[in-house]
Parts: sequence; C-alpha cells; structure tokens
Amino acid sequence: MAVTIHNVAQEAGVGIGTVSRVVNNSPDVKPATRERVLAVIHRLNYKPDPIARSMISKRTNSIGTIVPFFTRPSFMELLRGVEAVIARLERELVLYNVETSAQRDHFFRELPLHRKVDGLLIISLSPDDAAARRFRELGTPVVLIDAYSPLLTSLVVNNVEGAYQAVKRLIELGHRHIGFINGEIEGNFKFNTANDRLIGLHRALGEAGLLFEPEQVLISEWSRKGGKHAALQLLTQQKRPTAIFAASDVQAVGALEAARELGLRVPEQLSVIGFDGIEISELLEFSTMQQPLQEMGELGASKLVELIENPSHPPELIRFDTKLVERRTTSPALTER
Amino acid sequence: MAVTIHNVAQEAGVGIGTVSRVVNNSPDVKPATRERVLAVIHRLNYKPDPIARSMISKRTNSIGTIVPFFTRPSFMELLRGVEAVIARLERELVLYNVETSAQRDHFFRELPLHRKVDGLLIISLSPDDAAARRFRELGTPVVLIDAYSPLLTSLVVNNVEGAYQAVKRLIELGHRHIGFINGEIEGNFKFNTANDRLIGLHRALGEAGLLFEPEQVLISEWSRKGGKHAALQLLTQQKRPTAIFAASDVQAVGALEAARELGLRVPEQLSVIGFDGIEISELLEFSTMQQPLQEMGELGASKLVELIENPSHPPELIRFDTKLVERRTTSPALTER
DNA sequence: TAGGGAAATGGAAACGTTTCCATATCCGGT
DNA sequence: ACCGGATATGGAAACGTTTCCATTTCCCTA
Repeated sequence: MAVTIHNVAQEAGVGIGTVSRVVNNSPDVKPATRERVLAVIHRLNYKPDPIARSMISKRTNSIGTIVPFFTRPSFMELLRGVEAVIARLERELVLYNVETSAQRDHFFRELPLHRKVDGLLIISLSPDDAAARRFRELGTPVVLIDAYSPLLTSLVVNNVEGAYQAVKRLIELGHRHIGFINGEIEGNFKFNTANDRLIGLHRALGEAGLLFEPEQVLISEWSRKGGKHAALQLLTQQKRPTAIFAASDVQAVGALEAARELGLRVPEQLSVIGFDGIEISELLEFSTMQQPLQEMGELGASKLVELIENPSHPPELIRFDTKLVERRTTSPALTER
Repeated sequence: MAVTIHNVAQEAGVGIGTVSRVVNNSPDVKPATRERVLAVIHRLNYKPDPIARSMISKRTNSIGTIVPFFTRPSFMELLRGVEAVIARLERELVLYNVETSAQRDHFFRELPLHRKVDGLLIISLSPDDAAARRFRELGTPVVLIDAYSPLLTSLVVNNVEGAYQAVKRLIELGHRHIGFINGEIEGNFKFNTANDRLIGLHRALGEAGLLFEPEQVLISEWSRKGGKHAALQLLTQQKRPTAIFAASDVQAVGALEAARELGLRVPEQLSVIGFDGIEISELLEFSTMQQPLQEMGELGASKLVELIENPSHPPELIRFDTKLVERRTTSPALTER
C-alpha cells in the first residue's frame, strides 16, 4: 500500500542501498544519483517507516517522561520546559503518569526493557539504588529532575537552602512562632524534598536561637485542600503562629483560604510564604520561594538527549538555587499581641 | 543480547510459532505446552519486543494527542481525562504541542504517515475539509475535542448556548452594558469557539431587546495578560460596562486584576463571568460558565480507542452542555450610576 | 593505453515478531 | 487395530529498513 524503499529504488533505477544512503545523507553517493533519487522520493512522497528504522537502529526518537500527578501546576511548569526542548530537537514526548508507587515501580521495571523510548526523564521520583543500578546495567539513559540518585544524572533544587532562606526571612521580620506545612511522603515519592525543607527550617530556627516547636509542624497532602486543612489546625491551636511557611504553593493557597475563613487578615495578622513560584502565586500575590522550574525542565531534557547520544557520560549532579519573591503576604510581626 | 522468541522456543523445546501463540493467548495450544512455555518465558524474563511486533501488526499501542499550548489550564484539565483513560487501557500517550499554525499543519500532514501512533486525538484544532478527508483516506482514526469537522468524530461544547446563558444571566441581574472579552483566532486555532461565543452574546442581547455595542467587544490573547489589557481598555472608555463576560477563565482573571488596579470593587461596581471552570475560578471565587473538561477528555480518549478497534465506525457529533457556576463576582447592577 | 586505487553502487543478511500453510499428533468410533 | 477429522505444532515468509561486503565504475597517473 504505502510506498517503500523498494519502490523508490526501482523507480529511480538504483539499488535500495543507494536510496538508503540518500535518505541518510551519506556522503558517498554521486550528486547526480542523489538528485535523481531525491526527485523520485519527492514524486512518490516517500517517507521511511520509522518503525522499520527502529527495528534496526534500536532508536525511536522518543523520550519517556515519568511524572507523578502530572497535572499539578509545578510539574506542568517543568513539562513546559521539557516539551520545548524535545520539540526543538525533533523528538517525541511520551508521557507516563504515576499515581501510585506500584505504578512507579512498574514503569521503572518495564520501560527500560520496552525499548519504546530512547531514554527516561524522571520527575520528582527518586529510584532506589537497585533501580538506579538496573537502569545503568540495561543501558537506559536516565535523567532525574527534582530527584536524586548518586548513580544517575540529577537536577535538584537546593531545598535545604531554600527553606532556610524563607524561614530566615520570616524570623528577620520578627516572627517567633512559625508554622510549617510540609508535604507528605506519598509512598516515598517526595521524601527528600519534604525532608530537606524541614532541615532548612531547623537550621534557620537554630541559627536564630529559636526553639523548634513540633506542634507547629504539620504534614499534609501536596494540595490546596491539604494545605487548608493543616493551616486550619495550626491557626486554631492555642499558640497560634504569626507566620506560615508552606512546602508548596498549592498548600500556601490552602493556607490563605484557611486564614480568610478564620477572618485573619494577611499579612497583618498572618504572614505566608509558599514554595515553587508557580503562576498562581503571582495571581494571588503571595510571597514564595521560587524554583526555576521551566529552566530545570529544559536542562533536564537537554542533558538526557546528550546522554542518549553519548551513553558513557558519567552522572552529574546539578543544583539550582531558589529565589525569594516577596509579594503581599509577608510583613513584620506585630510587636506583641 | 536481549532474549528473543527464538531463545524461548529453543529452551522450551518448541517452535517459535508456539511461543508466539502462547504469548498472544491463542486458544489452540495444548495446556501442557502452554505451561512449559510460560515457565521458560518467566525464567528468562522474556518480553516481546514491541517494535518488532509493530513491524508486523501495524499497531503501536500509542495514542497521539495534538494540543495547542498544552500548559494552558483548560487543556490540562482535558489532558487529565485523556491520560486516565489511556493509562487504564494500557496504551501510551504521545504529546504533540502546537504553537504555530505551521506546526499544526506539519503534524496534520506527517503524523498519519508516520504510523508511530494508532490514532490522533486533536484538541481545540479544527482540521479543514481537505485535512479531514486526508485523515480518512489514510485510514487514521481521529477524534476531535473542542473542535469540529463533519467528517470526523467531534466532541464539542455548546458554546453558543453557554455564552447565551452567561450573558442572559447578566442581563437578568440588570446589567445593560456588558463588555465581552473574546479570544483571538490564533491562525484559526479557535475560530469556532470564539465565534460561537460571540453568537451567544448576540442572541442574549437580541432576545432582551438590547443593542449590540461593538465598542464593548474586544478581542485579546487567550491569556491573563490579554484579558487584563482588554479589560483595562473596556473599563476606561466613557461608557464603562457594569459587567464583563470573558471567553475564558484566564482572561477573566486578567479582568479581575484590571478591576483591582482601577480600584473598582467586584462585584459591587463590576460583575465578571468567565468561561471554562478551571480550578483557578474556584480559588479566586469568580463566577464562570463551566465546561465538563475532564469528562470530555475521557470520552474523547474512549471514542478514539473504539475507533481504532473498529475503524469503519462513522463519525459522531457529541455535544456537551456547560453549567453556570455563580460565585462571588456576579451581583445585580447598581440601579443607576 | 593500461593499471590501480578510490569512489559509488547493488543487494543479501539481519532485526524480532506474526501469520499461515504444511505436517504431525491425538482421539473417538468402528 | 485402524481410520479420519480435529487439534497442535513447526518454521518459512514477510514486514521495511540499515549495514556491510562484494562488485562495478570512475578517474588519475605513468
């Protein structure tokens, strides 16, 4: 039905080898011949079958991206960067959404054997050592974004420092009781991220000589609802915090909602800082610790393509810094209430 | 390197045909043999190579999704539905993002020949008749979401009715000067959508015996910035509207921003209704004409898979209704100002 | 004009499946 | 015990490329 390399060869009066060489821009085909073949290719509208090509070359020109809950805004920002690079490099983006750790394990296990993608971009999911080793053994190029493994190229944000800076700023503003809404671990999905942000909090507190108050730290879903729920709890306990630092912007949105519901004025009675710097922080004009999400997506995709071209490249660890963006939800603490 | 069907056949002491039959659950293989083969498959951890399979079967188990500006929130909602169905049906999602009409044409032209996906889900992009005919001729299953072609299965939202209802509601509330921020056409991307919403406006106005005021209708980018810009213009002209209907929620957000900037109180001095019903409308608590986005994504994906299984199925046209969700940005017009 | 090395070309083999036809095996009925 | 139809099985051919080796053609030099 469709036109194949044989049709072209016959029509042009050459062998299939020559057609293949023309298609692949091999230098050793005589210009005259090339012309002739190209003319036929054009006339017959011949397109080499990518599947047959993959059969031999073991290359699919596709990049697999494994992402948990891919509709979350911060992942979207990342994906935007990823997509831009992949499209520019004329590759295809195959999306694998993960909602459970069983799914994650399934993808980690099967995708490298599948050969349907040339490499894997893994977002916010840290493979354990066994899994990481397996990727290497099977020769699957992998890049981690917002996740870390010593065996794989990893792009991480300095979460400890980010959290530290955020809390430090709140302390500078005079806040002494700071609530922290952390994200939950979700079957180990976000373990490092959540943990690092907690460490940053500790550090800032310690440095300022403040006591760590366990009752001011709550863990919630990485969602608006989760954030709201946690904030409600934080804000109704007897020692009410004057500031809340949330581990993600969506949680910060929930905190803002909780404040409004309780009739607390922001920032007069409550300061709020989020984490991520997604678009909604701009809309709602709340302060946040911004991550260079799009940039991370872009670099991750680039690094992966490099790795596909040159699989022996050793793993790298690339760190990104966050930046505090202060908007309308942070102000000095009331002297005393 | 990797284990092939031949290895399994040899190891199990059967022919490759038998292994293939076992793998494909063919009924005519003796239970005892099946057991033996399965044991070997398991022991060698044999996985049939999907590419070699595609080579023969012409099936890839992948669904291509063409979507413009895929990070826009309303498309994300759609994609969430699409992804859920595709994952459930154990297929893969390949994403093609479109930013220019040249890209769109490229995908429309090349993807059906490519054979890398079994079918195409096209979002918010209406192929013209020539393109649609071509899909049919080449036998590419296609489903359109939020787009329409008489030749292809199309899932559309009743935009005329939705806009009509929104405007009608504003009129009921006493508004007599209603600004309309429509989306631009973007190289014909959204032609029907934008146009239909304008028609709905006309109808509501006409039915109420109100004059259509061209200076109250502005076209802007489908973005917050675009909406803000347009709203600023509408709200600073001499005959200031008392209500604004925006063709999308992101534009409505921009309008809300503009109002705040101008010191206009919402809803007291200005009512606002958006269109889409994305999450942000809930956060910002503004009224909107809600589309069943996720549901549309789900049904679209299901329909496409059906079509892939049964390519001769004739095109269908499926309509979805919108629903007005009133929140805190709509109120009766001031009697007179 | 002949010779020889380089350049260009042809096409078989290989990639790992599925399909399908030919062959072998089974089993119930006589 | 034998026959015959049904049931199982083996493996060649085919899918559309790329690769690579053998062969042909070209062109320069002596």
